[in-house]
Amino acid sequence: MQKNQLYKGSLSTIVLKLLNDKGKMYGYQITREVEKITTGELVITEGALYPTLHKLEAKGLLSVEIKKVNNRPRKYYFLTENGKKETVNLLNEMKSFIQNMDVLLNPKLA
Amino acid sequence: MQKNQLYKGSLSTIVLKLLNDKGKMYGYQITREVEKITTGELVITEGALYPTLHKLEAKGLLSVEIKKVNNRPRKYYFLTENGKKETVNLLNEMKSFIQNMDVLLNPKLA
DNA sequence: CGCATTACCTAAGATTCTTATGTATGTAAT
DNA sequence: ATTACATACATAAGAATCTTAGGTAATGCG
Repeated sequence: MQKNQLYKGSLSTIVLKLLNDKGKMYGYQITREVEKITTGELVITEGALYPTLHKLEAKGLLSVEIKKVNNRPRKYYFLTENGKKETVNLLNEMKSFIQNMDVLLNPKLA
Repeated sequence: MQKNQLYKGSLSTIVLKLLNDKGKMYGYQITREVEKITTGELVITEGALYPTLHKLEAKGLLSVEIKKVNNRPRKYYFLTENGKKETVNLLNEMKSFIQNMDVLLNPKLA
């Protein structure tokens, strides 16, 4: 989702957390929201997002609700119960990752 | 380097930053040091590390110095000038990544 | 002597992403 | 009316990074 390889692996966490907070969103809306929140620093490509949404749905973490808006279908995604649990897990893993990066990259010069 | 996909993409940054601080290290030593610093939370596999060291060397970011210790060869790696510059860049990218994760995952509920 | 540790290495496969497309509708501008 | 951009979905080939599973070889300990 950028030239930056660091974002690799973080997309599911971002999507699940957004849905956790907003209730339900559709794919295109997620890309807009992430750009807005990060002031354009993180751009999620559709080639990354849609397969991820399908994967999360296949895993039973998301459910879908199709609505027709302006004569076009929108697929609204929302968390299942398992999705809510997994969101907590992934947020904890992210916290752990950032803490480990902190001790590695900002060592207390003993 | 774990079950956790989040670490994907961070290995080069970790290696360069370690070499930046310690001056020079050899591969096996890097794996020990990272485990020690993270109290065993992050284990760098050799299948990930050695190809990364070779890649960084091929890019001109690292140089090698082979020393024989206990009748066995050790390859000590150290930063080139370009390696020092790239370390700064990668640390800045990591900082930016963590900041973006912060605004995405810990929203100030407006 | 056998087994763990040290110390290097590679290769097949998995996962996640980029890049490049494709389809289709709505809307604003020329 | 046609061009162009935004909306909204989707897939597929290839790149990048890792895991898993090996391989080689010397040292050290019980």
